[in-house]
Amino acid sequence: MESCLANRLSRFIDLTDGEKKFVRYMEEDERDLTRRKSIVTIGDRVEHLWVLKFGWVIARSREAGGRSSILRIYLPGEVMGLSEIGTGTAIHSIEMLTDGCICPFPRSAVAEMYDKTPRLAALLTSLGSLDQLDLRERVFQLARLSAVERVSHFLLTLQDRLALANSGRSRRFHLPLTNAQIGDYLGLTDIYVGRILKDLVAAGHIVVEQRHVTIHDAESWAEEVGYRTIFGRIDTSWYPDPPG
Amino acid sequence: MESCLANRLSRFIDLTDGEKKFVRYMEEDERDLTRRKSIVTIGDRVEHLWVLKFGWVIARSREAGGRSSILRIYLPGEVMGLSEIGTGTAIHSIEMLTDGCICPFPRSAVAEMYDKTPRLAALLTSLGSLDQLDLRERVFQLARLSAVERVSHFLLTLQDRLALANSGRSRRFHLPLTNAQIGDYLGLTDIYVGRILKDLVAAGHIVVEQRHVTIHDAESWAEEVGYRTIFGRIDTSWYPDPPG
DNA sequence: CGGTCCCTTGAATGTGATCAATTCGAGTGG
DNA sequence: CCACTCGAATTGATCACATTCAAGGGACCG
Repeated sequence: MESCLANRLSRFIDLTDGEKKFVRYMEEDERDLTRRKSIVTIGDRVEHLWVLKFGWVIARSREAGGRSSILRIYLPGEVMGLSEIGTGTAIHSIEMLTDGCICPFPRSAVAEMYDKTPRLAALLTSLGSLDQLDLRERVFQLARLSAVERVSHFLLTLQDRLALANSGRSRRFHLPLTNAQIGDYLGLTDIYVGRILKDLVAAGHIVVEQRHVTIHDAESWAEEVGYRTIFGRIDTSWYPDPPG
Repeated sequence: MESCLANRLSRFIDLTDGEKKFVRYMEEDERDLTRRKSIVTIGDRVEHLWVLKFGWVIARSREAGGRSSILRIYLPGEVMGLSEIGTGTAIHSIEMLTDGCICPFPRSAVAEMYDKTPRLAALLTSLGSLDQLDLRERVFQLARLSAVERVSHFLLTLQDRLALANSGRSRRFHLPLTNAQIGDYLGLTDIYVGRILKDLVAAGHIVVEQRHVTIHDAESWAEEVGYRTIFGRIDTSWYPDPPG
C-alpha cells in the first residue's frame, strides 16, 4: 500500500475495493515541489483538494502592515484545501515549508464521492470537522494561554500529530520551522520564541539541536502546562453502509 | 416558507421539491430554550446537528484555571454541531446566549443526505468550510491584531453577519453580550473591553445604549482598522446535479 | 430593603514587544 | 583554506499594551 491517503483513511474504516479504487484515482496525479514553492496564492480560484504525500506545508494569512500568521501546518497524509472548498477562492495562501510531494484532485471528485463512495464523503466531512476542532483549540490558546503555555502546547501537539502521521510516537522529531515561523503560528515574536525555547531547555523539558526537538517527559510536562490531546478517534457510527 | 434553514439555503441554490421536503424533515422537531440553557456539555456524546431558528448561541471552551473563551457565536439560521460531527463527542460546550429556538436533527440524517439529496450534503460541506474560514480569521486576529482592532473587527463582522441573517444591513443592532463575554471572544479582559468601547464611542465610530450598537460610518472605519468582509458567496459550481 | 449583575474608574504591575547590536552557521566563491 | 555573504539565533535595554487589583456606582428584582 503506497497510497498515503488510503493509509490514513484505513485508520478509520476498512476500505472496500471500490473505495480503494477511488482513492487511487484521487492520488493519480502527483507533483514534487521544493521548499517555499507556492501552491495557492491569495485570490486564486481553487478547484482542487490536495493530499500531502510527504513534506510539510503551511497556510498563511497576509494582511496590511506586514503582520501575518500561520493558520495551519499540514503534515504528511493530511488533506489540504478543505477550507477553500466552500468559496472556491483562496483568502489564504498555501506553500511548501519543506520539499515534498502533493496529489491534487479536482473538487468535482467530491461530488462524485457522494454518489459512488458515500463513506469517503462522510470521512472527508469528518476530517473537516477535526480541522475545526483544531482551530477552535488554537483560538482558545491564543486568547487565554501565556506565551510559555502556547509554545509548550505547540510542541506537545506536534508530537501527537506526528505520532499519527508516522504511526508511532517518538520523543525526538524534526521541526523545520524558524523561530519567526513558530511566532507567526503562535502570535509571538521570533525573539520571544527564542527566549522561551531557551527557558524550556533550561527547565529540562526539551533539548533542541539543529532543528530537532527532543521532549523529555511529555506526561509530566503536559500535566504542568495543562495540555490534553484532542485527537480522539473519528466516530464512524453514523456513516452510510458501503455500496455493494 | 417559515423554515429558516430552507430560507438560508435558498440563498445558495434553488431547492427542488425533494430537497425542500428533506429540509422540512430536518426541522421537524423544535425546541424552545431559555437564556443560559445548556445544549451540549463537554464530554457529551453528540448525535445531532441543530438549526438555530432564532436567538443567539455560543460555543465555549472551559479549561483549568478558570480561563475560558468563546469559540463561536451562532446567529439565527446557522447550523450548529458541524465541529462535533467528526468525533461525536463534545470537547466544547454549547449554550443559549439568549432565549431562542433550535431544531435538532440526527447526525444519521446526513448519511441519508449523501444518497437522497447530495446537493444538500455538498452545501453542508460548504458551510463547514465557511466555519473554518471564520476560525482562521479569528486566529489571525488574536495572533496579530491590537485590542482596538479586534473589537472593531468584531463589531464590523457582526454587522455583516447579521445582514446575512436578516437579509438587510442595518446600522443599529442588538448585541446581547456582556463586556466579559466580548472579552472571552476576543481574548481580552472585561475591563479593557469596556475602556475600548468607551474610546470607540469617543472617537465617534459607534454609539452604545442598552446593549444596542450603532455604527456610524462602517466604510471608513473598516478602512481605518483594515477590516474586509470574508463572506464571499458560496461557489456551487462543483455540486452534483439534483436527482430527478 | 438587600442582593445580584454589570459597568466604570483609578493606580500599579507585568508580560511580551520593540529596537539595535552581535554572534553563529551554512553555503559560495576566490 | 580563507574571506564573504545571507539567513537565523542570541543578547541586552527599553517601552507599552493590556492585565490585575480594588473600590464604587447604577440597574433590576425579589
